[in-house]
Amino acid sequence: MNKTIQRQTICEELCKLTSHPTADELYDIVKKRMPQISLGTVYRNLEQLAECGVILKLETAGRQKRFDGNPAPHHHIRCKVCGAVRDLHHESLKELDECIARLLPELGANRAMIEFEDICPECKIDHHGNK
Amino acid sequence: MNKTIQRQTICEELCKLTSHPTADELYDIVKKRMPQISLGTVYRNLEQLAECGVILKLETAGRQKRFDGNPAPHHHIRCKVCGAVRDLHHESLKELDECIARLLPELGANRAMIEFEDICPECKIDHHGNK
DNA sequence: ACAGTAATGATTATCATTTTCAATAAATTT
DNA sequence: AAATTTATTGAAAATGATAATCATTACTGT
Repeated sequence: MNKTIQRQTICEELCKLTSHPTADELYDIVKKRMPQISLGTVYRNLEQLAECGVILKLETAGRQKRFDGNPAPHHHIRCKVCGAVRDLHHESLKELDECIARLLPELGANRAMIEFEDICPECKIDHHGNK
Repeated sequence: MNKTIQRQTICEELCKLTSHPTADELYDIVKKRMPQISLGTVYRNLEQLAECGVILKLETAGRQKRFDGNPAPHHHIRCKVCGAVRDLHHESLKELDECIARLLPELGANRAMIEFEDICPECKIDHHGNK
């Protein structure tokens, strides 16, 4: 994998964010620094970076894919209204990880994908009047 | 929700299967009984039937959606090569369900989606020589 | 600096799904 | 049962996210 300015920039901008942007959201951000970059390049690079484990691809729940600059395994929660994804940091999740680790060999599975779902604070407000 | 022959047929054919077909797979099957049915009708009805809980919509993992005629909550495992989905029936999964039930309120989440992943027997064979 | 490989930007293609809309069918009212 | 209202259909086109193409440009190792 060659070093290119666009790959570097995409990676940098993603790592600045904790918002788990979609490819097109990140495209808009990167365009501010590189107005000539193309959407295809962003897709390609996100795919490659995820492939080699530098970033995380979040592709659950029949929605647009999102990307996470933090490749360390951790859990996510997605708002079922707006689709936004947030990181989960909670002691009790260790229990879950252990449970799954035990389960995988029993099921003959390679891995498990888990995604928690809620309605995020912003969307809850919008539901009750505002909008 | 009105009673229509197409809705009835779609539902019946889905319930005959344990293969969790995609909308277009089920379309091909239903077309044998109703050659004039349109793909849009299949999509629409699957969506509605899932909405009101008669069937299950499986929309994880950035792939085509699949549908399950059995609406009772149960776990699935998806082949990462061909995308086929099978039901999981395993005692130890109870433990997982309990763990998640405990976790949800702690996380302020409404629900969790879990999907196990493997390479199915058919695809394993294909990998080693054949095809 | 050069040859070979990989990546880019721009565009077009793909694929699953959704929407549109006039025609038809089901349900409800009279 | 006829009339009216409402929902659903088939066929087609539209959408939206992503992937593929391809000529041009940028890296990389020698």
